[in-house]
Amino acid sequence: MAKEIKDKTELHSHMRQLFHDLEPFLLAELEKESTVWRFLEGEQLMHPGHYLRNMFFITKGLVKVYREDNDGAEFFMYYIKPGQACALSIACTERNEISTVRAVAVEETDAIMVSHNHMEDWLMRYKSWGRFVIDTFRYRLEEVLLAFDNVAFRGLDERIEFYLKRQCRETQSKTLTISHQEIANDLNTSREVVSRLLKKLEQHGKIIMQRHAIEVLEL
Amino acid sequence: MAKEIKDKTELHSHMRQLFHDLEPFLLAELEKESTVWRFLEGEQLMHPGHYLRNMFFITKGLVKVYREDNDGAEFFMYYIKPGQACALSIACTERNEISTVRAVAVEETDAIMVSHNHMEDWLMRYKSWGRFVIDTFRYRLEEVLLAFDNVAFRGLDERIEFYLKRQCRETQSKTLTISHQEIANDLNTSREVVSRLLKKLEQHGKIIMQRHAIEVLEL
DNA sequence: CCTGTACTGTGACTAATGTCACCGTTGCCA
DNA sequence: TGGCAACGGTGACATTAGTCACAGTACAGG
Repeated sequence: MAKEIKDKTELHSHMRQLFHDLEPFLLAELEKESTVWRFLEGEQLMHPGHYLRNMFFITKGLVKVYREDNDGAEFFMYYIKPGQACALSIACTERNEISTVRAVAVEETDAIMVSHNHMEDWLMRYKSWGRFVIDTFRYRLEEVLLAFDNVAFRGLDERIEFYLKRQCRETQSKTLTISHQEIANDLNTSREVVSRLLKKLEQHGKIIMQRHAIEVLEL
Repeated sequence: MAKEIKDKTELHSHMRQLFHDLEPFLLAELEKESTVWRFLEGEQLMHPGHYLRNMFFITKGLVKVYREDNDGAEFFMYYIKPGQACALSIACTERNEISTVRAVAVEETDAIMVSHNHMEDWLMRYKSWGRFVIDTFRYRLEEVLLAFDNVAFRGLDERIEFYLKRQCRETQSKTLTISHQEIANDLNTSREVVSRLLKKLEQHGKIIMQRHAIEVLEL
């Protein structure tokens, strides 16, 4: 399970870099009043039904957020990156509600936890905090809308292209080490279909397939 | 086009009913500092590319919010009802961004417009305002996620059922006066498909079809 | 009463996607 | 080194959804 990190020296330097929009006094309070937890690869920060007590944002690592339906099918929606907060964690802590998504660390991730009380308190004392909260919501709302667009308006072929491009962006690389099965899981479809459509992309000269890897040519 | 309503006496009584969670001082400021606009049936409150100067919420009427893609296809997402604000209008005014959705009044609607400056100012002066803003985001995020669920996890047949149930809820009635074409537009599909699936629902005893109307039996 | 228009029904066809069965390859490790 | 597990390829088939063509019905307005 995730471990609490007591030593906040590393945190201190990260914070100054990532949250330069926040007032210095707020940053100081943030460092003092929050707790930091380290999640290992594969550990969950939230899951459906999870009762949230704290809002969080991450300073290190990468988190994948999934939407699930009742039958266990899941759909990847977006990443949370260092410097970003989880809008749904703010939403849930505000009214003591349970999570409706799953958030999984895809690499070692440090998350700062802030209690509901501080969240509200800072809203009235720091202008930059209000902006940060609203920006967080705005950004995630747009991301969910983009995810909506994909399933509502585009076919699987386009969605796979979109997915590959995003992976390239996130990993800063044109060669993705990912299996067809993983792609199928993230897009809530089957491996066979992914294989077929990837082959089409290869025939169109957009990618080159290797075992356990996909080289993306055309961004 | 929409008309500004200068006489705020009607507004006054509506506000006290709808926004009982807001502090009295805030309500007073809200009435003083905002402008009220009346939109007739079919008029648009926002549309893609629209540069938003004010956040708004509505005190009377009903607004339908659509997501569109580049080819003009559109997809109904949710309603804004009296007492509710538009999360996307808050998001856009915060950073002076353009709208990415279309919002249409489906009946005569009164909307209160609040400038970006007041929005931020009140955040620091009224606790209830912060709650209201966050609640607005939380509610809409959930609604968009529900819309996402529908297209991501359910077939058209289930989505039509969901759609009919929602219409019943909104209109407080079990007999919907709506054409197949309208349903098809809202769900981004074609009339023929809607007709076929409605017939299936009728055969399953869930609805009774009349000309220009659908009677929903099973909620 | 005639006519145009909106609404609805239906069959035939196509495209996209999901599912099943089965096979070959690769690489790990007991 | 033999076998197992994960990965990837492929054909056959079913289902779902979109498209086209056309026909019938109700209704409003001239």
